[in-house]
Amino acid sequence: MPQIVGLLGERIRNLRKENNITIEEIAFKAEIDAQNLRKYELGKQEMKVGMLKRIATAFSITTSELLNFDILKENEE
Amino acid sequence: MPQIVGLLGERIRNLRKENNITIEEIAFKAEIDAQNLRKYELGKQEMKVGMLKRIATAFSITTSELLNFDILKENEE
DNA sequence: ATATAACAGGTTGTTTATAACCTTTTATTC
DNA sequence: GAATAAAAGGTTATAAACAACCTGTTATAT
Repeated sequence: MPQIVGLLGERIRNLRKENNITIEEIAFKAEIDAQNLRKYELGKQEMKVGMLKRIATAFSITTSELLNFDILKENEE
Repeated sequence: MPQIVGLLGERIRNLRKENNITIEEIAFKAEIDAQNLRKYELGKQEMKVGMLKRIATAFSITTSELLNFDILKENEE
């Protein structure tokens, strides 16, 4: 599982906690399955970009902002 | 196919043209299949976020920058 | 201590991404 | 016009995303 999957999961969970909402609630807003959203947060399932967009929209942010944790690494392995 | 797939495809193609490289070349750098990259550019296949990261890295940018075309829409249908 | 809410772990059928193959078409170079 | 490069269109076996189901665990409220 690519590293970015876990980092994105943490980002989504942090956003959710900051907004004081449950997995069920944000999954409903994003019109996605709550069980899958849980797996995304835990880094246990990789999502497609369509899902990325829906989750970002549910948080009222862009996909770019949702991925703002991403950085360029020197000397990529 | 979600709208963002087509927009992302255009973004990738524009980046590639700006850098004056072929589909084969950037696919090699990203360590992905050239045929699949072509489909992404044409908006004919939806990619996972792991692929997004690899493509962004191949262009020496972050995934956030790769998705900077994304905007928040008012009154989402 | 009990009940409920929220979260976590696991599974399954269907659809689709991925790696990889091939042929055809278009663009570029000479 | 011919040869080559680049792009486009199509296909397939395998793995995994997705929707959805279920049971178990932890946190919270009373």
